[in-house]
Amino acid sequence: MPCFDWGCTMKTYRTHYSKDVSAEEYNTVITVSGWVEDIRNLGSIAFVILRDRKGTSQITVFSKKTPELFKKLIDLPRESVISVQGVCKENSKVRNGYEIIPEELSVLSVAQTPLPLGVVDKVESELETRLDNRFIDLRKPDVQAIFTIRDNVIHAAHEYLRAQGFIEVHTPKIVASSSEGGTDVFRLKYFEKEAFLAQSPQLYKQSLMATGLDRVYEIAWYFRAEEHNTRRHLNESTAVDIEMAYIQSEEDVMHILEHLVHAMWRSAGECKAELETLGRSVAVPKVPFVRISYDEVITKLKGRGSGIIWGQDLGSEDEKLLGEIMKDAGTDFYFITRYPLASKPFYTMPEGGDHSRGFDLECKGIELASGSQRIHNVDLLTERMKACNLDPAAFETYLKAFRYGMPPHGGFGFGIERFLMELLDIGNVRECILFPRDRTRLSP
RNA sequence: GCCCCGGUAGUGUAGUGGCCUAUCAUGAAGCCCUGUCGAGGCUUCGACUUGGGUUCAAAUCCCAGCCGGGGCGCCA
Repeated sequence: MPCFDWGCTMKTYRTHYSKDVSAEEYNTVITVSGWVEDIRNLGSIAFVILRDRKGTSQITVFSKKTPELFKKLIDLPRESVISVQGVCKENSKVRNGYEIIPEELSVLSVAQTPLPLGVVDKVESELETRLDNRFIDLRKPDVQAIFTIRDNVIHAAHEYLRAQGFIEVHTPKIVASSSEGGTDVFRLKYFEKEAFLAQSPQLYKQSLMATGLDRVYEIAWYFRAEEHNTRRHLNESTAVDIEMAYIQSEEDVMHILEHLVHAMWRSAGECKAELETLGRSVAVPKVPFVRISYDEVITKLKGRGSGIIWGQDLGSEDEKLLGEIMKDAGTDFYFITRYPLASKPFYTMPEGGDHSRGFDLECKGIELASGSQRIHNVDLLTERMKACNLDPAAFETYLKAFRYGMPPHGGFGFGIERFLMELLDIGNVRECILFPRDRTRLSP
């Protein structure tokens, strides 16, 4: 099958991707383009492996029949970009069943040597080296597969949320109010004023609940100036954020979240070729996910010897232990509900005395998302701000949205890189984003 | 913010005071080879993070810097 319908007869660099050649094309002239992955020169016959987006094809060239083409091809440095037109011949000796006998060759770009990073070398490079040369690193099929899957799951998120009546919004990333709590923010100069990079769309998406849009989602970047150096933190990351109005309780929000995760997980499962490249399989989780209250969590953890006391946040060890407990109970995914009010942000709806309507979604001991029913009463909201040592005056533009009619609402934030890390069992979150920003990395 | 660890050719490594003119692989350059597919064979090239110090002698030990990794805290 030809790769694109160009709608005209113009000469093109590519009539087929390597994977799209089938018996139909045998003994016809095709054009392929891509990177020279390898050249195996046997003297008077040479095999050039050409890599494109979908795989590789073999170009077989003979020194006696086509001496000029032979010389031109075998002298190319690896990773040069070429376009080859030639006859596609069936050949069972070749892995994908065919080879191309070239008639015309255009050298589109000659690669410098040596490469800073081998694409198909027999030695693995360190993540540091790979990220420094990400454009080459991304030529590796397994690295590329992560981003194809990423594209698929994000697409699935859009589809699911739209089907549920959510509309996509884009809120400012340069913001005036300082921290909504929880994390350090990047400061920047905004003409004569001080501004910050958004740590989340929280305040804006809540404000939108006062508009009648009712259900909004945003898939965007956010920025956190934490000086951590771990394999699961980024200073610039992406998230799926939603906010929905007229909810009865946080249960409505959790319902959307679990179905969203389910839809994304399922769409990843459909990326068969990429999963095979990565050597992974994904087991689509069953919905609904298990709900376990914070109080039950504490009881269970204590029962397994943890020294945690009520009111504390779960540390890494406790989260891991809980992951094991839940796995023994037959589930990787679980909501921790009814968190202590004190450990959740100011906008979280209180429940009873010390509890809240805040929840986290965890997967195997890693926090994937957190959300809650929010406070929609402005007096309570102001009171909670003060209790969290925040100055209501600094949040006046946010509070204003609550004074003129604000329905009950809730939402969540869901980290995309963390999700991919869990989904594909990747050891370092930096692998899940094209150009990671971490404690020390600002380029590329 | 606290704590731990590391830095050797383009890439990845061996080397814990003298046997280092630094190992091996991969790579690059060149030659041989008509069916390779981790091709094979031969030749060549290429490195001790920086600055001090200890010592007869430092890749190796000490101090400082630079660069990096990871754990905790916090979080997505």
